[in-house]
Amino acid sequence: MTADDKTEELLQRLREKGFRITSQRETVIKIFQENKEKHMSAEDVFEILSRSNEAISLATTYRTLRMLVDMNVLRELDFAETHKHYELVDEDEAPHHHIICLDCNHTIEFENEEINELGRKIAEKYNVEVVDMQFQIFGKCPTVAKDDSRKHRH
Amino acid sequence: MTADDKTEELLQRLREKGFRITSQRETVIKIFQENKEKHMSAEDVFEILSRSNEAISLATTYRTLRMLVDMNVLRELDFAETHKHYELVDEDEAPHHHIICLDCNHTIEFENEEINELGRKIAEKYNVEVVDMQFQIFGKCPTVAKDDSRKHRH
DNA sequence: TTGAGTGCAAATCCTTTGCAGGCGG
DNA sequence: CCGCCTGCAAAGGATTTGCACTCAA
Repeated sequence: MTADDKTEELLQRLREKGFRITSQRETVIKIFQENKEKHMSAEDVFEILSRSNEAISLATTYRTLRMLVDMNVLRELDFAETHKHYELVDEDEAPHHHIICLDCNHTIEFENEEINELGRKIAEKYNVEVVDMQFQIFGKCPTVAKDDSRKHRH
Repeated sequence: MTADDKTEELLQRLREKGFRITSQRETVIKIFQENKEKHMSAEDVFEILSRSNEAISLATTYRTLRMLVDMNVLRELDFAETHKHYELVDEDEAPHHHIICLDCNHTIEFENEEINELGRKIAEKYNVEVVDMQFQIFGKCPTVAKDDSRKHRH
């Protein structure tokens, strides 16, 4: 499926739920599809929009992100910072997890089916219906800790 | 070791690092020891203090929490809410993890050495020195979802 | 046409900070 | 007595909200 098909599919999902398709919503969804590997904050998204000629207000950025999280189009991530991060939900993929470097805030994404399976078993044991699972490893990425010039790049 | 011994041990640790032992700091540490199983927010701690006759300011509450986190006396927890939660670090114990009910905000604590071991291996693979690991399962706790009167009690 | 969506600014929530006075070591 | 800690109030960052206007359906 092409990126455009995927965008159309997501827009269709919003339509079915009775949401209107505005250029703002379309643009936000496209930004996430063009930045699949990133974990953007609301401010990040707003800045990308501001630099383009599709600028939308910060308030609408926040409203759109919230709506997309509720629609399960985006996943909200907590990296022990003061703001949240967002990433596209890929329903074909298993949940993935993150290593967060406390020195440079760089994140490494990883998948591990054993962890997912353990999580599902534990939830089952406690009779909890799983909505999302997030395994975060907070640590120090040695390269960065020793070389400040690499900060925020990696 | 009694709770008092433990308090004394923690205070001693602060002393060694050159921090002064004030009644405010002593009280905050005691509150966490009397609420080992809870995951209190700054506001929670402040309220407990306000109801007692050991009231301290909200600013000092925040300053004390930050200091205790830096000292590794407390662990900061992210439950996908707007505020943070805190719990006592027990260095004799393996890291534990949480199930968070999205309906009632109730949290279930669990330990799972397999998960800890997997986390350590993954960190090693990426050459990351682990500072903390948190596995969160977000879901719906069925009992609560069906019976509002149980909210926040369980 | 009409009400959901938007932009703007103000408000809110949580947390941090500047400063003057207080108290632990 | 020195300088770290505190309380207070003000500031700060992230996010939400009220309101009047706009535009998708």
